[in-house]
Amino acid sequence: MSGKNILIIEDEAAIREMVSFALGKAGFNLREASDAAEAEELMAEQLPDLILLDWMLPGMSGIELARRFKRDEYSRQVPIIMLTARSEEDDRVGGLEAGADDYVTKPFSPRELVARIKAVLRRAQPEGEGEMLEADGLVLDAASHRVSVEGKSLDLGPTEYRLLKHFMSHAERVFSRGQLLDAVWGRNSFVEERTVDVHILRLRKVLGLHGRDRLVQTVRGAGYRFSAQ
Amino acid sequence: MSGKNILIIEDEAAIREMVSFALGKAGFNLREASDAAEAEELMAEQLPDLILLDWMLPGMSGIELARRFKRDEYSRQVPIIMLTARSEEDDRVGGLEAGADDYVTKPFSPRELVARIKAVLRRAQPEGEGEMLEADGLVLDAASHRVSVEGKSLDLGPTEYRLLKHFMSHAERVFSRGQLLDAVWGRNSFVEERTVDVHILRLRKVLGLHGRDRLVQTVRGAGYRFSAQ
DNA sequence: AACCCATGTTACAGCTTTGTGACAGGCAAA
DNA sequence: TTTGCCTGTCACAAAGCTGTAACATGGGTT
Repeated sequence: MSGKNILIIEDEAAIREMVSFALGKAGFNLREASDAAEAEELMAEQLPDLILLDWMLPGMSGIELARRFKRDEYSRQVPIIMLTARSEEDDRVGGLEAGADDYVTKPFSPRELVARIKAVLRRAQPEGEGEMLEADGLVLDAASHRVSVEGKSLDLGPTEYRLLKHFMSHAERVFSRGQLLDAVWGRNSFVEERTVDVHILRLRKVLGLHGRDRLVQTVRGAGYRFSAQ
Repeated sequence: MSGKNILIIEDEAAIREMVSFALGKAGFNLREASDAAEAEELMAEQLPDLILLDWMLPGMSGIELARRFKRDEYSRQVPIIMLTARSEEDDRVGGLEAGADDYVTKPFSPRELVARIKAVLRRAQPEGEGEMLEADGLVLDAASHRVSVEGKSLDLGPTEYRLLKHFMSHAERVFSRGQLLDAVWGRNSFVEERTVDVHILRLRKVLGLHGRDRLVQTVRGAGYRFSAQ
């Protein structure tokens, strides 16, 4: 759990220092940015395992920055914890909407922050990187973002790809629509559960073109399951 | 998502009532305890799907109780949401450390509580390692929501599945129709007791296709029992 | 045997869940 | 800007499930 790379984007030096001290003691690796530009530079240099993002930043607001990160295919996988002042608490929904995975209210204790970070990292962990997944002749190569059957590659949209990847890395397991929303769309996306059905349909259509549509199964009253059976 | 069983452990009657009302309307099933002893009794009777636990309790503190639940092999899988007063906010870290999955600060709105509960329930699911039940060659895998005999999957409807799961996790025990309604249909369902008979029949039919119909036995005047004998 | 009552069975209308096609808006590439 | 892909939602269709009533069966009693 430790040794993880964390990026803090915060303009108040005092807070940066406090966090730096606390996280250092907890065994984390911290890089600091005081504004959006600096942050993007560091992001480009090396993707952190988690981002601590201040709500209010000079120039671009934290929420806007979060939205930008979550829009990008590469940086979207990095979990974000928003740092908000108590008076901004009511806006927290906006933060969650923008893609934040959690938020911490200032003033916060170092212990709380560390606990939150660990919790979020734990949740994010299961996403495997750069692996190869296979099931019934269907091959997913995470590194190249490609899925193929017998050498022929499938034409999947981004969401279908993520959905399939999630299914393939958790084969045999039933997921409710809500769980799929959490896992594939991200926590706190304000999307109708039925939207999942539609994407399941789209995914099945593509798989069907290669005779593999039965891989995605409906479990009535429970959700969906990916299985080679 | 509804029909879930929730246990609230809270000494203030006013809060219990408010929560009871809110959760009832959201389709949850609520049981109430006002102290630790009562809570443990209800826990022993039937494990809930989620626990709402007040921080301050007469006798044993909520945090201590949470720790106890999380220590027990049986009850550790149940997610806990702590209810804390604003003044106790600083201690929330302790709650998370004790094993709480989330916390809600009093005063809270019913909507927020319901949202939190749903979020935690969704999240909690994946944690529960695939529970496997077995009896006389009949295998039930909770993670994949699948029941099979000799590798062949049975085609069960949602209610049949839940009924069978309940039976298998309490083999040898006789349940009255009323108890089955409580456990499988939920405490506030308005369903005729004879409906149970019909579902027992349906379940038996499916089991019968695989030569296992004798597993569900009638105990005249008492109810039904699942037994490998 | 006649009867009572608990349980087994069947049929079905209504309801819930899921599948599907269409569509408007958003975003990015050209 | 235009074009083309992707997305999220709806509305409607299709499936599948559910609860009940009504009738059948069968064991146990008197």
